[in-house]
Amino acid sequence: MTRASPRPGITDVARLAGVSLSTVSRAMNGNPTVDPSLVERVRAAASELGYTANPVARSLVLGRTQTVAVVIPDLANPTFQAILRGLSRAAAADGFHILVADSAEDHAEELALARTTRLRTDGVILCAPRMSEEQLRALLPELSPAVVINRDPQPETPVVAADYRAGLRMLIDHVVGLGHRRLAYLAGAPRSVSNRARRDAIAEAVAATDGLVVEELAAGVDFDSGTAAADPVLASGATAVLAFNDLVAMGLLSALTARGADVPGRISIAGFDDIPFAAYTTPPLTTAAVPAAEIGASAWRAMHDQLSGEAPTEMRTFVPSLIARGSTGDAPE
Amino acid sequence: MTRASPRPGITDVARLAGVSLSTVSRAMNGNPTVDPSLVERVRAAASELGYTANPVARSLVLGRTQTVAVVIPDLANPTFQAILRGLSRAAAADGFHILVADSAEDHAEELALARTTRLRTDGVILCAPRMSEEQLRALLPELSPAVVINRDPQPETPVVAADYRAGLRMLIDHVVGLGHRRLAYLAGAPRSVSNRARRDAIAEAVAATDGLVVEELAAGVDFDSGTAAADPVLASGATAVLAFNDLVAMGLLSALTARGADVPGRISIAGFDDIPFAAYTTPPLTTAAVPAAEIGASAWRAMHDQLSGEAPTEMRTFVPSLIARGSTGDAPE
DNA sequence: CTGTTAGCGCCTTCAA
DNA sequence: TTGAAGGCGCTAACAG
Repeated sequence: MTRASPRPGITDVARLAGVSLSTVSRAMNGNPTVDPSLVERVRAAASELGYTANPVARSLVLGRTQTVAVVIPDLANPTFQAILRGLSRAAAADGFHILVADSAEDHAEELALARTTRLRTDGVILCAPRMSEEQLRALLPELSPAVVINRDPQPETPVVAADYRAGLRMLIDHVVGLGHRRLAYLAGAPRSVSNRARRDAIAEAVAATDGLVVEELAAGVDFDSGTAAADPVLASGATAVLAFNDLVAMGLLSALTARGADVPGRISIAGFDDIPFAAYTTPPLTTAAVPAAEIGASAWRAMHDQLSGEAPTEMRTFVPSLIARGSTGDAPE
Repeated sequence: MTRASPRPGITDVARLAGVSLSTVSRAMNGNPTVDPSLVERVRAAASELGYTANPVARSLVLGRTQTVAVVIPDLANPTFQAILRGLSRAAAADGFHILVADSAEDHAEELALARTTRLRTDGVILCAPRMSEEQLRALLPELSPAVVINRDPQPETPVVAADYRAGLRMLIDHVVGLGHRRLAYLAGAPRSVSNRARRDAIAEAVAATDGLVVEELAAGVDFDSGTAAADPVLASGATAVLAFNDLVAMGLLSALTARGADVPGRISIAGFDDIPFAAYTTPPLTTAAVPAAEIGASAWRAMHDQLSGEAPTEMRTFVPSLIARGSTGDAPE
């Protein structure tokens, strides 16, 4: 062994098997028009040399990479992590690879990453894209095939989403059923689709419920936004709070507890998503469970359908389920 | 527009700019040996056509993909998520892409994934590989360049790891300082390196501390393993428990609380890792903080060094820091 | 400084 | 059924 051996190529196998390289190619790809005895010889030669076709070369000639890109706003967000996990496992089961790109909540990066990663993959899945509707609409055709998670329906592009409107409505009905009439809603990204869906749910509920008042307070999407909202919440006089998501709810819960406010005695708190630790706060968090891993798997299916030339489903919606736990209770009289 | 326009190629740009394709290639790659005026013309033509070099073709000819693979045992594990995040951001900053592969704790899959993904990337980073030391040793040369996270030092391959021995030692000293002498250790994967490191710490502490007794109880690595350990822990008579990690600690805490056992009044609990929610359990969890995102970033650096032909650091160790919170308290007399 | 000519490793018509 | 030849889109000698 004087020289490092460069990985064996199809030519090496052909020589060893005593056939042409086209035969090797055909044999390795299971092309039925090859004499079984030759297939055998080729396989033997290939395994003797430890030959595996170079995927990059195949990608170039075949025009597909067996890889799809997933662009995520924040890898630290438990919900996105779960989506990625569901997605990645489903894709792996179909023999595909996943290129992850974390845009770190940067709109411009998000757009750039979608474009860049598309060049080395067969399609891109945009997870809860933060970009504007116009940008998204303009981008999607150039990305095709694409799948979008958690946005409004798009022309020509499958969208997989949780029904935030329905979920929040369940939560509202839940606290209303407990006697609450003065609620506070801790809003996330104001322009986001899911924020709008939540507002719709609120408007709907207010219209349907006598005496129901919901005050909207600006907050954010993470734990710290929740802690920062503690004082405004206390000042609002609300007896129940609908947080944008579990992270915000947990932050609020933590800050409220630190201030000695009784939850749910004095004030009830509801989150959204049902992230892994929502069940273990004190008290455990009432929330609307979003099946994040399933959404990821479903997004993969929508992508796979497109890659297979099948008609993709236009829109797949997941209705969250109400998880009533200890952080919500009867309204104080 | 009668036909879909296939992405413009380097030839199209060459024609439009009125130069040869090698000039386009050179101009686009910033090769200084090109007349500035031509560079200008090429750039103009390229942007007019919306030309971007096909990365797959470049990969084939250059022999590099600007992508590295990261193989992870479980995408649902908060620590691995944090490592991935740190890694991904650091790699992105250097213009590299990340291929993620979740082995779902399957040893065989892990090995296969490492090999497979290596073919389409420039190197692979093995995160806390579950495979045996022999398998790992045999695999690494074939993966080169590779980086390993959380394993013993390897020949020729950089390893980035948290110092579990030191971390657990701090935790033990902490509870010993609180007066505890009868401890229980909830072990994770028995053969794992980090489990062995923890045992070393225990042996060390026992040798150094009069009257210290540590009983090892088999548990696991997730939340449920913790809840399942509640009865054995109670039966052991230990006054303080060292859980394999925060997940296990939280499961135990949850189960103990459900049984009405006072924590830390009757029994103290310490976790390991300091995952995002460790601070928000009731009581908040005492733990050893592992800088997971930094470990990820450091692993990227080790990979990048190898890809740049620089001498890689053989081993980088991160010492966890003790985070004393409410789940540990004075030993009952 | 620029153009021409070979490939990178593989798949796939096209003939035989 | 098999082999020969021509690309996939780009880069890198090698001349001019």
